[in-house]
Amino acid sequence: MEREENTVFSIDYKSRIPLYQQIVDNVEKLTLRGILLPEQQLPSVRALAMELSINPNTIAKAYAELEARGLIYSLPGRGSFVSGDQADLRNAAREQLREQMHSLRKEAQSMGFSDPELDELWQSCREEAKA
Amino acid sequence: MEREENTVFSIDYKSRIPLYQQIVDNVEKLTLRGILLPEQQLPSVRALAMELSINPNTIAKAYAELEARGLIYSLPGRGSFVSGDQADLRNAAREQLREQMHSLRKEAQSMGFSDPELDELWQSCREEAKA
DNA sequence: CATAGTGTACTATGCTTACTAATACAGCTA
DNA sequence: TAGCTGTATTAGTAAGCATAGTACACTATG
Repeated sequence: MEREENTVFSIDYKSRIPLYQQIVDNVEKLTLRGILLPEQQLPSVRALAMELSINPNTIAKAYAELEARGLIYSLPGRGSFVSGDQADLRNAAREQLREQMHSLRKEAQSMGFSDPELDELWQSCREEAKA
Repeated sequence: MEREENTVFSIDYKSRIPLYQQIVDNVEKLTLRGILLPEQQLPSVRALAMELSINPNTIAKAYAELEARGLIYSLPGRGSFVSGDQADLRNAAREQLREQMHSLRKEAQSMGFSDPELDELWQSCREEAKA
């Protein structure tokens, strides 16, 4: 009489965000926050599919993207596991954030906003984002 | 022998960005930078469609979105014109930027990044975005 | 009044892409 | 052998984009 409550994953079936993307985001955040530890085995494609009541292919697609990003690695016949170096994962995420900030700045500049103006906006978001 | 070079618009037909979206972006930047002035008349739906060799419906869709955002207003039988208050347009753009910054911060926080860490990243983008 | 130009609305079609599903295949391990 | 893994292939569904054609109502011009 086991209760498999592996549900650390929060999925919104009514969201416009694709299911596989939500899986990816979940795993990414869980690894970066240290909830999922290096070398830890992830739920199998079929098991997680059953648990979340979605198609195994959707999980497989999510795992494939996670593997492409280097966050996990998969061994056919064995399973899928969190990648080893947590510091590397964090650095990769940092670079990704930098890219997004860079794009935002560049677009803002093309609209004629100055650097000090943007910095002020950035700071004004600081307290607001606590919620 | 007139040469109608109204082409302040830069359109990339091979881009994945929808044509109508490129029109919107063009008008937005041109108004915010003061190239297009308040009350100035925009090229007609059909004229711009001819000039850019795209369908009039695509231009109409772009103008409709621009009107919904309040950047322009259209008078059936007259034409389409840049909205009056440039300061308002700029403030609207500012708020939109704030929204994007807010989202970025919130997502970064959910990945376990601290405020000082994010500020440092933000500053590091400052010189990089000059190009 | 007639004409031409304006924005707008509507339907239909082709095309591409993204997402999800169904099925089958191949490897590992007890 | 049996049952679990990940993976590959194919197909169906939906949505977005652009085009085309047609029609309507309004406005300015002559």
